[in-house]
Amino acid sequence: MKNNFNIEEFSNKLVSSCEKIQQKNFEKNEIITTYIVNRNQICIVLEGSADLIRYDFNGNQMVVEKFKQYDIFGEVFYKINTNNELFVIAKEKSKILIFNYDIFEKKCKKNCKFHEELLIGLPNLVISKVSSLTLRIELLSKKTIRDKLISYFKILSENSFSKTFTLPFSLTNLADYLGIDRSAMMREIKSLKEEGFIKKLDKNKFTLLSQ
Amino acid sequence: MKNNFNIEEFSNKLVSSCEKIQQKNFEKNEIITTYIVNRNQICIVLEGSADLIRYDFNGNQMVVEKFKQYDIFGEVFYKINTNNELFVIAKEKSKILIFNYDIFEKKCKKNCKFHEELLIGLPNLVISKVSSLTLRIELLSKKTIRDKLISYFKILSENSFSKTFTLPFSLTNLADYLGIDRSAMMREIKSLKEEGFIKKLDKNKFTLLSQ
DNA sequence: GTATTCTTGTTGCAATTGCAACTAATATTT
DNA sequence: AAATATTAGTTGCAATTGCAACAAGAATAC
Repeated sequence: MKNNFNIEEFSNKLVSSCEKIQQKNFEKNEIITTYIVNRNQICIVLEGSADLIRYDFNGNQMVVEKFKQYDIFGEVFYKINTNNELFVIAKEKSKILIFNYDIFEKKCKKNCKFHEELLIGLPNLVISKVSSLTLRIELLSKKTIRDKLISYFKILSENSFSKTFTLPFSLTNLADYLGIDRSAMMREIKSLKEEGFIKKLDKNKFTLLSQ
Repeated sequence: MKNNFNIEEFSNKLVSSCEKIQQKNFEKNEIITTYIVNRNQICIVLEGSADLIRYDFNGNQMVVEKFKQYDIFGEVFYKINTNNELFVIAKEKSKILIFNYDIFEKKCKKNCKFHEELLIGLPNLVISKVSSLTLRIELLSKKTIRDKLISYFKILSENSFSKTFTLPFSLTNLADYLGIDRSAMMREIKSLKEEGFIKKLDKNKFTLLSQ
């Protein structure tokens, strides 16, 4: 990216001194926020991870989205008319930056550097979000489990500049990410191994064999 | 949204007078842009529509994303390592706003109102994009065709505040949007009709029957 | 350091789905 | 106004997939 904003540096640098930007810690399983009331809230995961959970009319819950470090979320990004209740739950001890959409318009009283730097950094975070959502859509659109796996493995391989790569999550989460049944996925991974497309080096470390 | 920027008014108001923001017209099937070279380009569809097409190694093409009026796109939003060639093609006579990511940082010489208003309006456009991508991911994640259809129909119904709604595109495009085979989808729509879940009023006009 | 939870791995079976291959009906171009 | 392209609608069939139900290993919590 063009500008030299770095979320990592930014989050290490200081505890928010801005009156418009909160920095909160959450324990595992604590509710970080809900998407029930519209308060134009935006959050950034500085440390830890969280799940966006939907409780539907029957009371069953499902994970709608998973947020990891430096992911941005909030009901601002989820303008979907639905009567379901949505909660964001910390999956582990987490540190979250919470602020309101209006920081785009209103400067804070102190006109602080924290506020200013966040504004500079936000576009990149949102752009990254769009990019990863788009990637996931492409993968979810593939018709077969094999296609999804191979396409995703290729991307991981290209991103790591190597035929060997490590999954960013567990195999169980991979199945959720690709929207497929875990056991069916395991079966397909087995076939891919047997047919010589991939080699499994470790629990979630693979090598793509070209052909 | 909080601020009162309105892309519709904005696009009608004036032809871009800003040296940093181009406004171009394209004929059907013309190439609007490519995602091959990184030039931090951002585009907005003011009129018309366009498809993001991928040409893979075998030469077959597939539609990765579809853009309609007021959608925002550009290679900035597609930081995915892949060797494939990506083109955006006008699907009809279209008017497109084209500018560079650096308008966030650099003001133009004239310090013009066009530039300034665009900057105010951009966040909302991107947020809408995130929202619609997230919705599509939720739908694509559903395991069965029936689930995808019912979930989408419910959203359309809730958005139009009525049990009766019109699809924003053809049935063929609906199948693509939901990542399913069109004939299988038609079969499922037929079952939904027979089982009394929906009523088909017209080519792409349905009523959700509650139960 | 034991218990509990989470993850991986596997399989049979039934259900769902994609594919191919059509026809008919609309739209769009020329 | 005719020709071409796009969309809707169907169906048989084979292949893929989800589901259920396990067992065993690994990681985490207490």
